[in-house]
Amino acid sequence: MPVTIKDIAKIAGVSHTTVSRALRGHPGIAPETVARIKKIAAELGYIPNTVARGLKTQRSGVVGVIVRRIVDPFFSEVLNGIEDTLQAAGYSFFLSSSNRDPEREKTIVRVMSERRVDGVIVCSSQVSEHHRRQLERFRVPTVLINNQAAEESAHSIYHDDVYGGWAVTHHLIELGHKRIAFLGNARGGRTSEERLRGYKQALSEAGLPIDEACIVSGPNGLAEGGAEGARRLLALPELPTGVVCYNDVMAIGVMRVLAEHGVHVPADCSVTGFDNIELAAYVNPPLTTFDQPKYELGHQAAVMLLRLLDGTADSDKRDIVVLRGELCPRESTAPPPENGRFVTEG
Amino acid sequence: MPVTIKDIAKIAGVSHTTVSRALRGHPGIAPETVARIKKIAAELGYIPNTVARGLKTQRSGVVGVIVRRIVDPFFSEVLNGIEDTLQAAGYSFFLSSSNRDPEREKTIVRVMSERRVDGVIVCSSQVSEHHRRQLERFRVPTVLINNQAAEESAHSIYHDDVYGGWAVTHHLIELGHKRIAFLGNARGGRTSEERLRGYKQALSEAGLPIDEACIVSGPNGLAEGGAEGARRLLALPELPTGVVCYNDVMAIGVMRVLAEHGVHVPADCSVTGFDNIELAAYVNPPLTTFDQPKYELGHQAAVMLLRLLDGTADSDKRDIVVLRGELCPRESTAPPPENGRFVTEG
DNA sequence: GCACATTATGCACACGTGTGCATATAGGGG
DNA sequence: CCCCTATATGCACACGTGTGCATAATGTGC
Repeated sequence: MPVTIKDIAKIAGVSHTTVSRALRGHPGIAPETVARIKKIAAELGYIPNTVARGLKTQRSGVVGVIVRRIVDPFFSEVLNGIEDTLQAAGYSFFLSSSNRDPEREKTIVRVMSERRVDGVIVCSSQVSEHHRRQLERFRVPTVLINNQAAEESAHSIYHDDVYGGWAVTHHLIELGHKRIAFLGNARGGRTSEERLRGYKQALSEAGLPIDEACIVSGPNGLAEGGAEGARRLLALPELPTGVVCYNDVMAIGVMRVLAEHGVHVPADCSVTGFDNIELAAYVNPPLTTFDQPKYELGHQAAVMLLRLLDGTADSDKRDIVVLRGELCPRESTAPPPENGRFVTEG
Repeated sequence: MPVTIKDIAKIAGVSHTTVSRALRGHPGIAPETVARIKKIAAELGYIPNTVARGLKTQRSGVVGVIVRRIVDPFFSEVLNGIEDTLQAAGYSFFLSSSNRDPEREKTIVRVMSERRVDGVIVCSSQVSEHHRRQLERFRVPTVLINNQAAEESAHSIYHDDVYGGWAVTHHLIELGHKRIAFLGNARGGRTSEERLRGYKQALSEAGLPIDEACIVSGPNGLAEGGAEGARRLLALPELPTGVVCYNDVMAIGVMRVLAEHGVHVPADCSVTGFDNIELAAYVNPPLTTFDQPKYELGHQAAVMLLRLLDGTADSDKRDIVVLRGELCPRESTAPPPENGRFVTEG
């Protein structure tokens, strides 16, 4: 029912070819003809059909964004960076969340292929090698953000988690802490491992022992997972004076459980987060964390994909970008308690 | 370059018409032919081109989702409900955020039209009447979630904010509070106004006076906006014993500023939020709030749109759904301090 | 053995746009 | 006045799929 270039052509008394060229700014059309056609198009409220154009040009102008979980303050900000950049370049995007469900992941890749997306950005989701290859078979350029095996992929972008883990741990050490726990995310994969590596590195550098009992994991990266991790720490004979958490949300869960057990943060125990989500500065106490360049991460991923799409970058040439965030000290960390440590009930 | 039904037709020795029918389950094709064609399709790794199909069938199978801000814990959960429902129905969606920028909003509506989305869901974003009408001109069914003027639109779904505002206020009153502040969101529009109405209603019912000095606004719905609002309350000669906040994020901002001024929550002052975001249960103290059916909101909006798309529902018939959440009491509220109130510095 | 119904398949066009090539028109130089 | 070039426009086909109608093949009843 909508207006097509043929409708315009009929009124203007020209062929639809001329209309197409006039509207697309093709050279070789008389200026007055162009003006006339544009006027008619405007009057009719013509809106070009990108779908039809895409069919002919073999480019949809759409990219797919796959994420593990939509409700995630870290990812939201990354997505924000992706969106701004893609929109400025005239691209739209499909958003899909895999929710760690392999079946759903399979569906997503299939649908994206069927809809002929020009490219894909996979964020923090371990899309299996199998599906990655399927996308490659369709020559769909893919950029991975913070994925599980960054090294294997030609185009990926991630943050320096080893450094981040080192930075927060080093911060606690400088404050005088000697017994520092690490609370990982059992489902965090590579990210969690690398933060742990940074943690160990900082301890080693400072000549502090690595106590495996102080390295625990929460079942997931949510507040609830942090709470569970905190309970494990409270079960230790002696509570560490500092806890390095996998992310801010878990840290907030940790602080909750500590508060419930009468442990004061930071007086009795310091807590650090990771990511610097919007709320980190506002929780009680404000969270010392590692500020990740979240928006930038999304922005750069989008830029990288756009380069692949317009041919500026070579699909076969490896391109791995590592961004480094920075420590963001706030009030959830302080020197350890002077007279001994907090004695747990257990 | 990808495999088309013509490629399959050539190999199978039939016309592309037969292939199309065989794959789509059209009746009148010999079962053995269907089997043979499906086998070849599978071997070649054929993936149907939804774009081409959409061109012919005039249905893209894509809907547009417009939101004000991506980084918003409330909206994330709504989006989650939308996504699950749309995906189960075989639809994909474009996500766009307007960021309150009229220019950007204009672009979004244009792009969605150009891409021929089958429908649009507008969430918490006051897409202007002008643009709404443009969508209507294209006969694009539109469902509005929690919009500014729900009454004017034929299809919308929102939550009962008057009741919510009443519920949290009533909760404070029952605890014994007599001087309760309301912290609105200057950019919250209708939503903020209705929560305020519920607040006033609860006070009136209890025979409590409405003190305009206790009704303030933050400049936005973020933690920072809440913080700013809290400073305004602290500037009052006497701090109210309870604060009803526009949403959870603002409430967290409020608690931050109160803590900085030595005001204990809930001992000196009770604070309530709104929405029940994931972190609400984990902040310190855990936030008493009004639990909104966020996922359900998104789910129902998607269902409503799907009904319009498959013709089950009539586009011209008004359909307005109101969901009602429920009070979610936690530890940020308690009876008011016994001996007088907290005296501010100012 | 012939008319007819039934089944299986193909032809040709359509969806809205883009593009290589041919063609029509105009202008200029000799 | 003719040839050549430059300019402006149209024709016809393409992109990948779906569909009404025609047609071929097969079976059925008499």
